Amino acid sequence: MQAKYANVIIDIVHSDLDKTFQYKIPEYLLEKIQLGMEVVVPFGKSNRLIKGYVIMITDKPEFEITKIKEIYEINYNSLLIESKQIQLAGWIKENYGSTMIQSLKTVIPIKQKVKSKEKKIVILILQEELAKEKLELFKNKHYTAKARLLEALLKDTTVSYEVIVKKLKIAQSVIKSFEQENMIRIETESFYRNPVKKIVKQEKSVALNTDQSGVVEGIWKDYTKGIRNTYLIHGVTGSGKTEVYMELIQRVIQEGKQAIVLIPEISLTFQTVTRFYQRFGDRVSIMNSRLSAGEKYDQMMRARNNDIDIMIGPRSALFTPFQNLGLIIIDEEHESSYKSESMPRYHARETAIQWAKMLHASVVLGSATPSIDSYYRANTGEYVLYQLSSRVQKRELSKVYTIDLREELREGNRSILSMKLQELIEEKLQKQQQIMLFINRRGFAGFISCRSCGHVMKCPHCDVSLTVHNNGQLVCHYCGYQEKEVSKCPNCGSPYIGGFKAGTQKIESIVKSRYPNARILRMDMDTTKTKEGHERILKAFANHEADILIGTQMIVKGHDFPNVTLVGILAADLSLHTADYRASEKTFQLLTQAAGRAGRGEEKGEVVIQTYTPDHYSIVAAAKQDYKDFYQQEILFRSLMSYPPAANMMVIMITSLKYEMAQNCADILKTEIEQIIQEKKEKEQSGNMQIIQVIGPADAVIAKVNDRYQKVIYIKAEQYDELIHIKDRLENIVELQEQKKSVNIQFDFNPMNFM
DNA sequence: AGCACGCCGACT
DNA sequence: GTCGGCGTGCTC
Repeated sequence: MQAKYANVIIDIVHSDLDKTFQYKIPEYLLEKIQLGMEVVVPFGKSNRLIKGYVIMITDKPEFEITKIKEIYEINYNSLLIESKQIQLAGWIKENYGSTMIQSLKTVIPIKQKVKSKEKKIVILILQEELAKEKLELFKNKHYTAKARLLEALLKDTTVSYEVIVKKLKIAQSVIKSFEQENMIRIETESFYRNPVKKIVKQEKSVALNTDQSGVVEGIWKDYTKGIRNTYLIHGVTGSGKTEVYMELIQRVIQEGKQAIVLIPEISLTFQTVTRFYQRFGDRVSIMNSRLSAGEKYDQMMRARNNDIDIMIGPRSALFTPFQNLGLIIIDEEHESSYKSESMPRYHARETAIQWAKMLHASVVLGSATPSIDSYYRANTGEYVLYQLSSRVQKRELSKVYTIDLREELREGNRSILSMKLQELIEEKLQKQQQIMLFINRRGFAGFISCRSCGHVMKCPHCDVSLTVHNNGQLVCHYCGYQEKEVSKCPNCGSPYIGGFKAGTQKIESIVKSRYPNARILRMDMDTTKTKEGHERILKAFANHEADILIGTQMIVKGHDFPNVTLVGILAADLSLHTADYRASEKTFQLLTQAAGRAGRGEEKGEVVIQTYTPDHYSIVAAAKQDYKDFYQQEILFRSLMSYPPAANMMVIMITSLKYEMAQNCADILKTEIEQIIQEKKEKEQSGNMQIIQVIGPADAVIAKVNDRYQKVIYIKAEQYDELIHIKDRLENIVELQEQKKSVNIQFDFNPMNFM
């Protein structure tokens, strides 16, 4: 038997997570040691014994073998949350392809170097006269550092540790000697800041309707029986999912457990949060991107110390270290922001389910337009499905008009606004009601092209179309590259070069000239760049400071505007023709959500969907607001093409500064993958052979980002495990490659956005 | 974070 | 010479 080694991380919170230390596992512990366990190891020259956590078990020593010490002992009682978190990090690493360090950094909150909200302070406890005597003594003995410190302490009996170390330039050894002589006391003062203040808990229990309480009781029956499961609530807009969540949370808390609520960052609005505060008071905490790293850490620690019971936040809030987690809720479960776009590329839904399994908790997913993945799993019995089909206030569904833009053109209307839409806008303006115009800008951003040779102005670094801005500059939305607008085609010299179609700015100016008296607000990347821009625009619109709101995706999520009676979707197809197997799903979701924005008040809403493909099933189903119809057609397409959830998919992205390098590496990987599949075939006999498809290598959709060339290989397989197996094998091979420094390889499982 | 090592000034 | 403060760098 080969010797085994454990990579140990010393005192998680304090040290840099990048540093792991390797220890030999003594033979008698080989059977017992597990990932995440707390161990005691000898450390430093004096071999003082300190606590650490096992983050990896391996048989290759990565350090000079003679210098590796042995693990002293295992602490079996430590079933601390940290050890579970390390196990979860291990799972993430294995299932999404990343390094252990990267996974750990996502899972475990790291204390920041800049401890903004936690302060160590030094207090003088020696009597003043005695201290003055000592000061004289130090001065006589030329103990300059000691004298400096004591002088400072005499002036101000409490001084922060940071000031002493940084400004007075005093070593820790001096402070320690002071402490040993009982001259000073060191205290750590940690005060957490509560991001939302002064909200009074109002003991108001909402009466649930029969639909809602049916869901609650169903889930609760399982819970009290000790059954933990994953539940999907398919609830139409306005069916009151939040009340269901809150009731479940209430009950879980009464059992002495805690709950995590995940919401997409964009819908983390003041209104949502307020509702939770009103019901649960200061036992709730929120996380959002506006909190600094230190503040986020504070919130995590409040959870660990049992100061709170509920954490609300985006994807990363999943890793709140509650001691006794009972329930994880994922609202708007279909949102693509639940999938991380950086390493490790984990999906919060899948990770939440794994985490819940490890901690014996339940997961509740909710959406008006569930992801095809989740609905599929609910149909196969992996999740338990609940429907909330009646609207709480019994409002009628909006009236939807589908407009064929090709016909409009045939009738001579070249405007971006169809006749019907123009007519309705006028009507609503007269009635003093509000209008939302929605443009899906994805893959289409007012680019410049030559009408003579077809040349498109592109970013020289990123290979994406440049966008025209009002200031006459062409801008790259990926890297920020800018150049002056051209008057002649750089390719053929033709003067017929110019803007093609329009982004939000263009539409704004069209609408402005068409309806000069209407007050217009625009919401897109540009206008929401500032910190509070997003919230400010929505607030202004809610207060009826504008009649028309023009915007991209971000206007259709969350937010209720009771006075909006008309929603115009200017070009529904734009998201339909992207190189992405989820294009139809995304289109359906966007259209349904956009349509759901109309008629949230007294008056019935109207929706105009403008499209070049009125017969496409995602548009037809969205117009009918019929989720099941859409699902049935879409799942057919997915199974036919072996796309998730019918199968699983792994993307390997290879990037390099040199095109040949990327190309070369991609070819090597492809050959390797084919060999792995071949081996598999031979081993498994023809009987129950799984089909594994390899596509590529090809240039990525965006072939070049920041001067790095990108190559992709797609692999489809029925079983996720097969893909993991291939990934593991490839990782081993990449380790051995010489050129690995100049080529970067990343894996992405069941990707959300195609690169 | 904490310990030891080694430099250097001060006192014997 | 030697004692001891003070800063630096390393810990598998």
